Amino acid sequence: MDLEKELEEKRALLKEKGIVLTTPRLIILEYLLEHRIHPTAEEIYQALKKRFPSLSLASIYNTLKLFTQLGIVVEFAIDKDKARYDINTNPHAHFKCLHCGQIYDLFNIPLPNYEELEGHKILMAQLYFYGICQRCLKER
Amino acid sequence: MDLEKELEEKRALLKEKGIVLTTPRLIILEYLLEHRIHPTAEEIYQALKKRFPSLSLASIYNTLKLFTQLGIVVEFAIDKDKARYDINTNPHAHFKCLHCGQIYDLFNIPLPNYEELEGHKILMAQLYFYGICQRCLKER
DNA sequence: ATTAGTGCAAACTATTTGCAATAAG
DNA sequence: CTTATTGCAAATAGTTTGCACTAAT
Repeated sequence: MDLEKELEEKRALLKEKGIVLTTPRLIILEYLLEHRIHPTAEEIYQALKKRFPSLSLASIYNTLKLFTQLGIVVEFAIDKDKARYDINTNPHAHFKCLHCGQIYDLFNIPLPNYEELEGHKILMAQLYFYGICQRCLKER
Repeated sequence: MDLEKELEEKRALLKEKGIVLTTPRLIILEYLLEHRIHPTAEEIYQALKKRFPSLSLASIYNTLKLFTQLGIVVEFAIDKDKARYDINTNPHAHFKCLHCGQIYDLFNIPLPNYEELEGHKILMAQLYFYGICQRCLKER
Protein backbone atom coordinates (compact mmCIF):
# COMPACT_ATOMS: atom_id res chain seq x y z
CA MET A 1 0.00 0.00 0.00
CA ASP A 2 1.65 3.19 -1.22
CA LEU A 3 1.10 5.73 1.51
CA GLU A 4 3.63 8.23 0.23
CA LYS A 5 1.97 8.33 -3.14
CA GLU A 6 -1.48 8.68 -1.63
CA LEU A 7 -0.33 11.57 0.54
CA GLU A 8 1.28 13.25 -2.46
CA GLU A 9 -1.94 12.84 -4.40
CA LYS A 10 -4.03 14.55 -1.70
CA ARG A 11 -1.41 17.26 -1.32
CA ALA A 12 -1.64 18.00 -5.02
CA LEU A 13 -5.42 18.11 -4.81
CA LEU A 14 -5.29 20.65 -2.01
CA LYS A 15 -2.77 22.77 -3.85
CA GLU A 16 -4.84 22.62 -7.01
CA LYS A 17 -7.85 23.95 -5.12
CA GLY A 18 -5.76 26.82 -3.79
CA ILE A 19 -5.70 25.52 -0.22
CA VAL A 20 -2.65 26.62 1.77
CA LEU A 21 -0.56 23.63 2.85
CA THR A 22 -0.16 24.34 6.54
CA THR A 23 1.41 22.02 9.07
CA PRO A 24 -1.89 21.13 10.83
CA ARG A 25 -3.51 20.26 7.53
CA LEU A 26 -0.63 18.07 6.43
CA ILE A 27 -0.20 16.15 9.66
CA ILE A 28 -3.94 15.56 10.02
CA LEU A 29 -4.07 14.31 6.45
CA GLU A 30 -1.12 12.04 7.09
CA TYR A 31 -2.70 10.77 10.29
CA LEU A 32 -5.96 9.94 8.53
CA LEU A 33 -4.15 8.08 5.77
CA GLU A 34 -2.09 6.06 8.24
CA HIS A 35 -4.80 5.35 10.82
CA ARG A 36 -7.95 4.17 9.16
CA ILE A 37 -9.85 3.78 12.40
CA HIS A 38 -12.56 6.42 11.77
CA PRO A 39 -11.16 8.66 14.49
CA THR A 40 -13.01 11.41 16.31
CA ALA A 41 -11.53 14.92 16.41
CA GLU A 42 -10.40 14.28 19.97
CA GLU A 43 -8.64 11.04 19.01
CA ILE A 44 -6.71 12.83 16.29
CA TYR A 45 -5.84 15.56 18.75
CA GLN A 46 -4.56 13.14 21.39
CA ALA A 47 -2.50 11.27 18.83
CA LEU A 48 -0.88 14.33 17.27
CA LYS A 49 -0.30 16.72 20.13
CA LYS A 50 2.72 14.78 21.35
CA ARG A 51 4.53 15.26 18.09
CA PHE A 52 3.11 18.75 17.53
CA PRO A 53 2.35 20.35 20.90
CA SER A 54 1.10 23.67 19.55
CA LEU A 55 -1.69 21.95 17.60
CA SER A 56 -5.13 22.94 18.82
CA LEU A 57 -8.38 21.04 18.86
CA ALA A 58 -10.03 23.98 17.11
CA SER A 59 -7.69 23.58 14.15
CA ILE A 60 -8.55 19.92 13.97
CA TYR A 61 -12.22 20.76 13.77
CA ASN A 62 -11.56 23.49 11.20
CA THR A 63 -9.42 21.20 9.11
CA LEU A 64 -11.88 18.32 9.25
CA LYS A 65 -14.67 20.64 8.18
CA LEU A 66 -12.56 21.89 5.29
CA PHE A 67 -11.63 18.36 4.22
CA THR A 68 -15.28 17.32 4.41
CA GLN A 69 -16.34 20.25 2.24
CA LEU A 70 -13.63 19.42 -0.26
CA GLY A 71 -14.78 15.80 -0.36
CA ILE A 72 -11.45 14.48 0.92
CA VAL A 73 -13.00 12.94 4.03
CA VAL A 74 -16.49 11.83 4.96
CA GLU A 75 -17.97 12.83 8.30
CA PHE A 76 -20.39 10.27 9.66
CA ALA A 77 -22.66 9.85 12.65
CA ILE A 78 -22.65 6.20 13.63
CA ASP A 79 -22.07 7.46 17.17
CA LYS A 80 -24.76 9.81 18.28
CA ASP A 81 -22.50 11.81 20.57
CA LYS A 82 -19.50 12.55 18.38
CA ALA A 83 -18.62 12.76 14.72
CA ARG A 84 -16.19 10.32 13.12
CA TYR A 85 -14.10 10.89 10.02
CA ASP A 86 -13.21 8.52 7.21
CA ILE A 87 -10.51 9.21 4.64
CA ASN A 88 -12.00 6.46 2.49
CA THR A 89 -14.66 8.33 0.53
CA ASN A 90 -15.81 5.28 -1.43
CA PRO A 91 -19.30 4.55 -0.15
CA HIS A 92 -19.30 1.52 2.14
CA ALA A 93 -21.15 0.20 5.19
CA HIS A 94 -19.94 0.47 8.78
CA PHE A 95 -20.29 -1.70 11.85
CA LYS A 96 -20.09 -0.45 15.41
CA CYS A 97 -19.44 -2.76 18.31
CA LEU A 98 -21.75 -1.90 21.19
CA HIS A 99 -19.33 -3.53 23.59
CA CYS A 100 -15.92 -2.02 22.79
CA GLY A 101 -17.08 0.91 20.64
CA GLN A 102 -14.82 0.11 17.73
CA ILE A 103 -15.95 0.93 14.20
CA TYR A 104 -15.25 -1.55 11.40
CA ASP A 105 -15.55 -1.10 7.65
CA LEU A 106 -17.76 -3.53 5.80
CA PHE A 107 -16.53 -3.42 2.24
CA ASN A 108 -18.44 -6.47 1.06
CA ILE A 109 -21.95 -5.29 1.85
CA PRO A 110 -23.56 -3.64 -1.15
CA LEU A 111 -24.93 -0.15 -0.52
CA PRO A 112 -28.27 0.60 -2.14
CA ASN A 113 -27.60 2.97 -4.99
CA TYR A 114 -30.69 4.98 -5.86
CA GLU A 115 -30.82 8.21 -7.86
CA GLU A 116 -34.25 9.00 -6.51
CA LEU A 117 -36.73 7.53 -4.06
CA GLU A 118 -40.39 8.44 -3.75
CA GLY A 119 -39.71 11.68 -5.59
CA HIS A 120 -36.73 12.67 -3.44
CA LYS A 121 -33.37 13.19 -5.13
CA ILE A 122 -30.78 10.98 -3.42
CA LEU A 123 -27.27 12.38 -3.01
CA MET A 124 -25.76 9.96 -0.56
CA ALA A 125 -26.44 7.01 1.70
CA GLN A 126 -25.10 5.63 4.95
CA LEU A 127 -25.58 2.07 6.15
CA TYR A 128 -24.76 1.30 9.77
CA PHE A 129 -24.82 -2.01 11.61
CA TYR A 130 -24.62 -2.34 15.36
CA GLY A 131 -23.83 -5.42 17.42
CA ILE A 132 -20.96 -7.26 19.10
CA CYS A 133 -17.70 -7.58 17.22
CA GLN A 134 -15.82 -10.79 16.59
CA ARG A 135 -13.12 -9.91 19.08
CA CYS A 136 -15.56 -9.10 21.90
CA LEU A 137 -17.55 -12.27 21.18
CA LYS A 138 -14.42 -14.35 21.72
CA GLU A 139 -13.61 -12.69 25.02
CA ARG A 140 -16.80 -13.86 26.71
CA MET B 1 -55.85 4.13 12.23
CA ASP B 2 -56.78 3.37 15.82
CA LEU B 3 -54.77 5.75 17.96
CA GLU B 4 -56.74 5.14 21.13
CA LYS B 5 -56.08 1.44 20.92
CA GLU B 6 -52.41 1.91 20.19
CA LEU B 7 -52.05 4.21 23.18
CA GLU B 8 -53.86 1.71 25.38
CA GLU B 9 -51.55 -1.02 24.16
CA LYS B 10 -48.39 0.92 25.06
CA ARG B 11 -49.90 1.93 28.40
CA ALA B 12 -50.51 -1.72 29.19
CA LEU B 13 -46.97 -2.57 28.22
CA LEU B 14 -45.56 0.08 30.57
CA LYS B 15 -47.77 -1.08 33.41
CA GLU B 16 -46.78 -4.66 32.82
CA LYS B 17 -43.13 -3.73 33.14
CA GLY B 18 -43.85 -1.97 36.42
CA ILE B 19 -43.29 1.52 35.02
CA VAL B 20 -45.25 4.25 36.84
CA LEU B 21 -47.73 5.93 34.51
CA THR B 22 -46.91 9.58 35.12
CA THR B 23 -48.31 12.51 33.24
CA PRO B 24 -45.07 13.34 31.36
CA ARG B 25 -44.72 9.74 30.19
CA LEU B 26 -48.29 9.56 29.01
CA ILE B 27 -48.37 12.85 27.14
CA ILE B 28 -45.00 12.18 25.48
CA LEU B 29 -46.20 8.76 24.42
CA GLU B 30 -49.40 10.28 23.05
CA TYR B 31 -47.45 12.97 21.23
CA LEU B 32 -45.15 10.41 19.59
CA LEU B 33 -48.11 8.33 18.45
CA GLU B 34 -49.91 11.34 17.01
CA HIS B 35 -46.91 13.09 15.42
CA ARG B 36 -44.81 10.67 13.46
CA ILE B 37 -42.27 13.27 12.40
CA HIS B 38 -39.21 11.81 14.19
CA PRO B 39 -39.12 14.73 16.60
CA THR B 40 -36.15 15.89 18.63
CA ALA B 41 -36.45 16.28 22.41
CA GLU B 42 -36.71 20.04 21.94
CA GLU B 43 -39.53 19.71 19.40
CA ILE B 44 -41.51 17.56 21.79
CA TYR B 45 -40.85 20.07 24.54
CA GLN B 46 -42.01 23.04 22.46
CA ALA B 47 -45.13 21.21 21.38
CA LEU B 48 -46.17 20.06 24.84
CA LYS B 49 -45.24 22.88 27.17
CA LYS B 50 -48.25 24.95 26.12
CA ARG B 51 -50.65 22.28 27.26
CA PHE B 52 -48.49 21.25 30.20
CA PRO B 53 -46.42 24.22 31.38
CA SER B 54 -44.67 22.45 34.25
CA LEU B 55 -43.15 19.88 31.89
CA SER B 56 -39.37 20.07 31.78
CA LEU B 57 -36.92 19.27 29.04
CA ALA B 58 -35.03 17.04 31.46
CA SER B 59 -38.11 14.86 31.90
CA ILE B 60 -38.44 14.56 28.16
CA TYR B 61 -34.87 13.32 27.93
CA ASN B 62 -35.39 10.96 30.84
CA THR B 63 -38.59 9.62 29.37
CA LEU B 64 -37.12 9.17 25.91
CA LYS B 65 -34.19 7.29 27.37
CA LEU B 66 -36.56 5.05 29.31
CA PHE B 67 -38.71 4.40 26.24
CA THR B 68 -35.61 3.61 24.21
CA GLN B 69 -34.38 1.13 26.81
CA LEU B 70 -37.82 -0.48 26.91
CA GLY B 71 -37.82 -0.78 23.13
CA ILE B 72 -40.90 1.42 22.75
CA VAL B 73 -39.08 4.02 20.68
CA VAL B 74 -35.93 4.01 18.59
CA GLU B 75 -33.37 6.76 18.96
CA PHE B 76 -31.50 7.50 15.77
CA ALA B 77 -28.71 9.76 14.58
CA ILE B 78 -29.49 10.80 11.03
CA ASP B 79 -28.70 14.33 12.22
CA LYS B 80 -25.26 14.58 13.68
CA ASP B 81 -26.15 17.39 16.07
CA LYS B 82 -29.28 16.07 17.75
CA ALA B 83 -31.04 12.79 18.39
CA ARG B 84 -34.40 11.99 16.82
CA TYR B 85 -37.00 9.57 18.11
CA ASP B 86 -39.27 7.19 16.24
CA ILE B 87 -42.26 5.43 17.78
CA ASN B 88 -42.26 3.07 14.82
CA THR B 89 -39.84 0.38 15.95
CA ASN B 90 -40.21 -1.71 12.80
CA PRO B 91 -36.86 -1.42 11.04
CA HIS B 92 -37.09 0.90 8.03
CA ALA B 93 -34.91 3.35 6.10
CA HIS B 94 -34.97 7.13 6.54
CA PHE B 95 -34.40 10.04 4.21
CA LYS B 96 -33.22 13.46 5.30
CA CYS B 97 -33.66 16.52 3.13
CA LEU B 98 -30.49 18.58 3.17
CA HIS B 99 -32.50 21.64 2.18
CA CYS B 100 -35.42 21.76 4.63
CA GLY B 101 -34.12 19.27 7.18
CA GLN B 102 -37.25 17.15 7.22
CA ILE B 103 -36.97 13.41 7.85
CA TYR B 104 -39.10 11.02 5.81
CA ASP B 105 -39.76 7.33 6.34
CA LEU B 106 -38.92 5.02 3.47
CA PHE B 107 -41.02 1.95 4.08
CA ASN B 108 -40.46 0.38 0.68
CA ILE B 109 -36.69 0.10 0.78
CA PRO B 110 -35.59 -3.28 2.06
CA LEU B 111 -33.16 -3.20 4.97
CA PRO B 112 -30.33 -5.72 4.82
CA ASN B 113 -31.10 -8.34 7.42
CA TYR B 114 -27.97 -10.14 8.51
CA GLU B 115 -27.50 -12.19 11.67
CA GLU B 116 -23.74 -11.90 11.41
CA LEU B 117 -21.19 -10.21 9.18
CA GLU B 118 -17.46 -11.00 9.02
CA GLY B 119 -17.72 -12.68 12.42
CA HIS B 120 -19.58 -9.80 14.10
CA LYS B 121 -22.96 -10.48 15.62
CA ILE B 122 -25.47 -8.04 14.14
CA LEU B 123 -28.18 -6.69 16.45
CA MET B 124 -29.57 -3.82 14.43
CA ALA B 125 -29.13 -1.73 11.30
CA GLN B 126 -29.83 1.82 10.19
CA LEU B 127 -30.05 2.96 6.61
CA TYR B 128 -30.03 6.68 5.90
CA PHE B 129 -30.40 8.53 2.65
CA TYR B 130 -29.61 12.21 2.21
CA GLY B 131 -30.64 14.52 -0.62
CA ILE B 132 -33.32 16.99 -1.67
CA CYS B 133 -36.92 16.11 -0.94
CA GLN B 134 -39.76 16.15 -3.44
CA ARG B 135 -41.27 19.28 -1.95
CA CYS B 136 -38.02 21.28 -2.02
CA LEU B 137 -37.29 20.14 -5.57
CA LYS B 138 -40.61 21.61 -6.70
CA GLU B 139 -39.94 24.95 -5.05
CA ARG B 140 -36.90 25.67 -7.15
C1' DA C 1 -47.19 6.40 53.54
C1' DT C 2 -43.73 5.05 50.56
C1' DT C 3 -41.20 5.10 46.63
C1' DA C 4 -40.48 6.47 42.04
C1' DG C 5 -40.40 10.45 39.16
C1' DT C 6 -40.31 15.43 38.19
C1' DG C 7 -38.33 19.95 37.50
C1' DC C 8 -34.91 23.05 38.26
C1' DA C 9 -30.27 24.52 37.90
C1' DA C 10 -25.82 23.33 37.42
C1' DA C 11 -22.57 20.37 35.04
C1' DC C 12 -20.72 18.23 31.10
C1' DT C 13 -19.35 17.16 26.26
C1' DA C 14 -18.82 18.11 21.56
C1' DT C 15 -18.34 21.73 18.53
C1' DT C 16 -18.08 26.61 16.89
C1' DT C 17 -16.57 31.29 16.87
C1' DG C 18 -14.02 35.92 17.49
C1' DC C 19 -9.81 37.65 17.35
C1' DA C 20 -4.92 38.72 18.09
C1' DA C 21 -0.71 36.34 16.95
C1' DT C 22 1.65 33.57 13.39
C1' DA C 23 3.14 31.22 9.32
C1' DA C 24 2.78 30.29 4.21
C1' DG C 25 3.72 31.81 -0.35
C1' DC D 1 4.96 41.64 2.75
C1' DT D 2 0.33 40.23 2.56
C1' DT D 3 -3.30 37.33 3.46
C1' DA D 4 -4.94 33.04 5.14
C1' DT D 5 -4.69 30.23 9.13
C1' DT D 6 -3.74 29.09 13.72
C1' DG D 7 -4.45 28.72 18.71
C1' DC D 8 -6.53 30.33 22.55
C1' DA D 9 -10.48 31.29 25.26
C1' DA D 10 -15.07 32.13 25.44
C1' DA D 11 -19.52 30.89 23.63
C1' DT D 12 -23.00 27.68 22.18
C1' DA D 13 -26.01 23.55 21.73
C1' DG D 14 -27.45 19.17 23.15
C1' DT D 15 -27.75 16.19 26.85
C1' DT D 16 -27.03 14.51 31.64
C1' DT D 17 -27.09 14.75 36.58
C1' DG D 18 -27.86 15.85 41.72
C1' DC D 19 -31.22 16.81 44.61
C1' DA D 20 -35.26 18.79 47.03
C1' DC D 21 -40.09 18.62 45.96
C1' DT D 22 -44.19 16.21 44.13
C1' DA D 23 -47.24 12.75 42.49
C1' DA D 24 -48.55 7.83 41.80
C1' DT D 25 -50.01 3.72 43.89
